[in-house]
Amino acid sequence: MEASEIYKALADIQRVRLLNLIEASPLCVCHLQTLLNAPQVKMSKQLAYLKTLGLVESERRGNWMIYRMAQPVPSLLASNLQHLRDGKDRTGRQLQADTSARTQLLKQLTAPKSACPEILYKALCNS
Amino acid sequence: MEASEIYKALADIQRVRLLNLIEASPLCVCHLQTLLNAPQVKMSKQLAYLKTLGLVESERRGNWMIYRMAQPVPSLLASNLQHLRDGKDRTGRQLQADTSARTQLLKQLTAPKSACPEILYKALCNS
DNA sequence: ACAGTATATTCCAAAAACGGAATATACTGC
DNA sequence: GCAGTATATTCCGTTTTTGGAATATACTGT
Repeated sequence: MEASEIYKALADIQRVRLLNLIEASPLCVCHLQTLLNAPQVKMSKQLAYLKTLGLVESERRGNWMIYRMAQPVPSLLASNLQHLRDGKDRTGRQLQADTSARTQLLKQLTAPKSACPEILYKALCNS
Repeated sequence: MEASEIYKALADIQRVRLLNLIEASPLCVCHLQTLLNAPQVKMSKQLAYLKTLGLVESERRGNWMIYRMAQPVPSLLASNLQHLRDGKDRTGRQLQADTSARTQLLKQLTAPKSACPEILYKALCNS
């Protein structure tokens, strides 16, 4: 894993947001799409890009693709995400807002009509 | 200064080496060229790129252009350079070797025939 | 088999980054 | 002014990245 690959991944605010969200716990594409309010194609392509860099992995569960960080997370990546989250600039606030929104979203998954049930996440956290 | 600009700068090993060298103290292009063993055009262009990103500044002294870090150095940039220097991987070893070579080179500047005299650096350090 | 949902891929064009060769600019010393 | 040195810029082709539209794939439920 070359450092430059990690920096390429971080050189785009949307990818930073994706990595920040996925790092906390695996997420499926539909939720990433909702949280970033981005078109499906773009989401799919950026995730594919992160995958070619070897930073994330995906696993299909039924209709849904769950993305997670590839293990081990390079320390360079983890420390940068941490630094960005701790920032008081626009990026920092964005990442903090994303994290809150993600928590909110996962709470709502207990609702019966949720499209992508939390069962998936629970199963993944235990596997 | 957007975080993504800093990551763009870091997404190339040669630019990382340039920033690592310049961070320690200002250097003129001819020395950067020697230390990185890179063609003049490439050096000039990458320095220009770093300049458009606002990460470095240049100052002419006679025939020579002295490059230095723009102040203040963003903490995101400084901490990444530190992290990379401390690494035991190829990048880390490269940066350490560059730093040693830079020290050696600056020592030789006391020699009478040096093309880009250390007087420039001393003057800059005091200004 | 069929309709629907979630996600990926292909096709296309635009923009950005990259690198080399040649040339231009800015300066020095004579 | 002229020759030489250090550095920057321009020209040009190649590669990478980016993004949208359309289409394809993989799966589910009936």
